[in-house]
Amino acid sequence: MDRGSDGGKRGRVTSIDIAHLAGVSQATVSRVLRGEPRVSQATRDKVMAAVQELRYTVDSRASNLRLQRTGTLALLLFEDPTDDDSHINPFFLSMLGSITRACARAGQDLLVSFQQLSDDWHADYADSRKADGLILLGYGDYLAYRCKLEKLVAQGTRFVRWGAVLPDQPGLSIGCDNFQGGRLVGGHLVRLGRRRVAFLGDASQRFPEFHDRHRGCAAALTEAGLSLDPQLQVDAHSSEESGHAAAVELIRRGRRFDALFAASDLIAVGALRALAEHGLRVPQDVAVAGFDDIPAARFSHPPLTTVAQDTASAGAMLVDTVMHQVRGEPAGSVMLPATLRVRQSSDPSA
Amino acid sequence: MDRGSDGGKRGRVTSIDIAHLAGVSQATVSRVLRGEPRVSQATRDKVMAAVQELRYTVDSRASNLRLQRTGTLALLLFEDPTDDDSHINPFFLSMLGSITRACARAGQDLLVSFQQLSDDWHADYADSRKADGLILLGYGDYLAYRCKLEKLVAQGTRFVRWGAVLPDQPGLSIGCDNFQGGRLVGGHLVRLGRRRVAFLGDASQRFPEFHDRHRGCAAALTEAGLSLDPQLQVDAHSSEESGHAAAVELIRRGRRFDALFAASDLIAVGALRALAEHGLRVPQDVAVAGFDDIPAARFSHPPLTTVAQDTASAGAMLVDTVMHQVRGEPAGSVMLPATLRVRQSSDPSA
DNA sequence: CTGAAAGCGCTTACAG
DNA sequence: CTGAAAGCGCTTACAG
Repeated sequence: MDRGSDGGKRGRVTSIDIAHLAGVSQATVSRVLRGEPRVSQATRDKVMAAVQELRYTVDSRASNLRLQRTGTLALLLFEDPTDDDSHINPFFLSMLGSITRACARAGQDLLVSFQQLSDDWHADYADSRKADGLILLGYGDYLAYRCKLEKLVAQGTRFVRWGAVLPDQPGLSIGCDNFQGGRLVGGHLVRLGRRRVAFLGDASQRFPEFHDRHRGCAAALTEAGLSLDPQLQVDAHSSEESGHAAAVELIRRGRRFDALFAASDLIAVGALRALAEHGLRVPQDVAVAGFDDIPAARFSHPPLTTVAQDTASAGAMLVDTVMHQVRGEPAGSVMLPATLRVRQSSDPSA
Repeated sequence: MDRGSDGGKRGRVTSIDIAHLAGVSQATVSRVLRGEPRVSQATRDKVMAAVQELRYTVDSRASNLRLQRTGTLALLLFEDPTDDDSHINPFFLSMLGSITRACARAGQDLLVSFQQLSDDWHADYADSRKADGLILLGYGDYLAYRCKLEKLVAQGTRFVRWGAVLPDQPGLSIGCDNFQGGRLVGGHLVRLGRRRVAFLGDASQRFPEFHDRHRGCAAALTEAGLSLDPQLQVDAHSSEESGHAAAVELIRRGRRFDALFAASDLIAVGALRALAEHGLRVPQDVAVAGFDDIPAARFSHPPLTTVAQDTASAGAMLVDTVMHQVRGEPAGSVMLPATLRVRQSSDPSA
């Protein structure tokens, strides 16, 4: 094969080449490619023919540099430092798919990066102008990164966060209606005749999502004249190991319980293992429910009752929300509905 | 808060601002930032002080434009069109984490995109010069995309693929030693006294990874004077549903089997469900093994014996390999070792 | 309707 | 050791 169309040099065809071939100025090439209306049809045709012939496509870096924007969004996935490097919460990974697709639809590139809670997010992305806006994803100690959010706001960074929608938070959030989700679980357990519901997860303000799920569940119990026994609550963060440890601690306390609501599926899956090890049958002895509907929830034994968040719309909403901010349009926080998915860990007839 | 340091405008501080503040030319600012040796220490200090004060960071788009490169790598995740939109193979997601980290270490940005097998990968990324190199990730019909790989090679695109390392393939691959992995499983099953091993997965040349795993398992059996019964092989692609259907088909055939090797964990998890539905006990009646060691493998019932691929080094190798190509350095395909992880689906004492 | 020219923020020969 | 200048590939007032 001889030099051929590529001439040995990489990515070489520019708007100037097109201009030469079409016999117009480079400016005109740019105009037809951008779709400016006041270009004659004849010129337009000539240019497009040349574009086809040379398989030209505009260099988005140059275009963006000129336009003073980046044309890309950055997704910062941050995690608890306690988590193992290789074990990203599967829920976030499914969000990633949805966000990627939404970006493609919006004509934005997506830069993905895994952050430590300790990093300086703004410096990394906005300052070096690699992205017009940030999408923040991850559970973590809210108190610890709230100040980061405030800093981002103060710096004028455009961003949106996936997580609990709180009244006084800095910046915008898209999140699942965790309270409603918790309430669905609570109502479900009550309807099954369960009376003593344990809760696994840090229900403090530091984890607003868990906090809301806990509150929702408590509300459902209260409506039924019951209540969540604080003795049946054990802290856990979102991992299988932590869930296992929490369930072991719960059993150790020796207080009776006939249902267990785990703040996340990962916690639930760990709890399931602990219950089995202690000879407790699910759902006969203990009905179990989680939250997130990760893929593994369908494969656990027994399949896990859980609350599904609408990840498909979540991705689209996140991208829309940052883009609105980037374009200076008004935007607000949004709460997405949660859906109960009943499986055999709570209801044998499911 | 008044205009303060940001002046209301976004990302405004440039090397010119630094030059003014430091009392040098803009060229000099660039020099110290790039670490050119022949700049006096005094100048260097002045510039760095200004950089600190204005919290300046170089605009990588402009830098890259000037340097005729992009400073970013693109990860193309492609999937079987048959797969549901939202269910990305968890194995690839764990690779994503590893690749992201490797990119960060290499100072490269990572553009992530989910592709259909039908898209024109080169046009999307290399032509529009959004990336210096491509990382291809995904199982799919090898025959269907082999021609795409050839096209990429012909176009001079730098890329590396995760997958089977084949002798005559276009371009470079990093992959797990699937043959060895299959052999480890085969040897393990033989040692457990299993004689009639079923295989779930498309073992044709169209899926080289599965093909090699199948061959490896067959080799181990042959060494023990046994063989893989073709009647006990059922096609399946990598999903829980497909694995379930394949196992049902296997059982329907009515041919005895005491072990089952699934070409991937997703298939294995589906098979586990089918076996349970048909009253077959694991591992007593059937020992089961998968491949990939996805997170769900630890949570399945019983926990799944499987083959772990070294995803951590895989990410680094993939990034290193494209970067070598980008810099015009020699690079080759690499096969990574596979590790057997014995769990209770094959060995109750595990 | 179209061209010549300036400029987005950098890097690097070319002089000195 | 450092500055003035050209240029990476675009977009868009400004003229005509």
